[in-house]
Amino acid sequence: MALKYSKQRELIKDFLCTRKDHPTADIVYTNVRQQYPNISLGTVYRNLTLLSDMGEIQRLRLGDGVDHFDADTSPHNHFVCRQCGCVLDLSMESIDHITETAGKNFSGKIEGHITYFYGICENCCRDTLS
Amino acid sequence: MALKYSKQRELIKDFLCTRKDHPTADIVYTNVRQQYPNISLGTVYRNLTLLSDMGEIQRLRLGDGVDHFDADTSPHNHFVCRQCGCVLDLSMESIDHITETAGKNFSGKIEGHITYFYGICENCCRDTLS
DNA sequence: AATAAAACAGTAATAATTACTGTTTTTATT
DNA sequence: AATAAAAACAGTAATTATTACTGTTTTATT
Repeated sequence: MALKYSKQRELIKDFLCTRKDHPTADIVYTNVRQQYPNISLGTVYRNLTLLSDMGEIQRLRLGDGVDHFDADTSPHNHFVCRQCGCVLDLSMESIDHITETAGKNFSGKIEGHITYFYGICENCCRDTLS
Repeated sequence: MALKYSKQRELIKDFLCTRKDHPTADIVYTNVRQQYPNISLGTVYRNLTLLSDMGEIQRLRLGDGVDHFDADTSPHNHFVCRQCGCVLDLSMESIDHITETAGKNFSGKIEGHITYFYGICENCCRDTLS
């Protein structure tokens, strides 16, 4: 049960900290493999799950069928571009009041919400014009 | 290109209209098969996609790795029970103003949001007490 | 009735993820 | 420092949801 150190886990966490684009397990795998060539994909999945269970990283399910991971665990919202699929952090005021809105006519216990926004990112807006 | 009638599609739509629990493709398949024993799973998937592309039904991605389907296409929000996994409709005031909130400091174009709420449903609340 | 398009059943393929197995690493204890 | 148990690993196999393919059947139009 007790956690033991592993170089692989450290490299996974370190890599994730350098990125703001919310990479998938596979992208973590191909990148960490540059520094540590025989790391296995299973190890990447296991450690991403472990790190997110410990609350050191965040797992994002954005409806595209692939899990994304984020080293930034502070509360913030995400935007997904409908065109290029990129995932961006949004800097916006909290919308957590919607949890209360939802609870008004509900008999169970609402604990929270999952929200993400979609649309066209700045780059894709530009590309469409030209 | 033109749509042609199919008994299978009719049965899928009809079944979905009888249900308020947001079934998955597999549940649609096993149920419709009671009335139409040799319908194939591929047909169910194809028609669910077709119906949702036409806007006759709604596809829900709730982060549990399986798509759910809803014959109710009117705008409403969903609740997912963390314990039993059930999916319920919420009757609540609109929260679509969060799209504007998100757009305030954002350079791209925000078109909408995907939101669902999670917690413990009424039934599971009761079960936990006893 | 003839025909072209669409849909079908059944099966194979894909993609993301998890599970399994025998080996290696870590860490606490002698 | 040597030992030993627990944890983690690499590599592979299995699982699950979904999509793609193929030859046949159904629909709807001439």
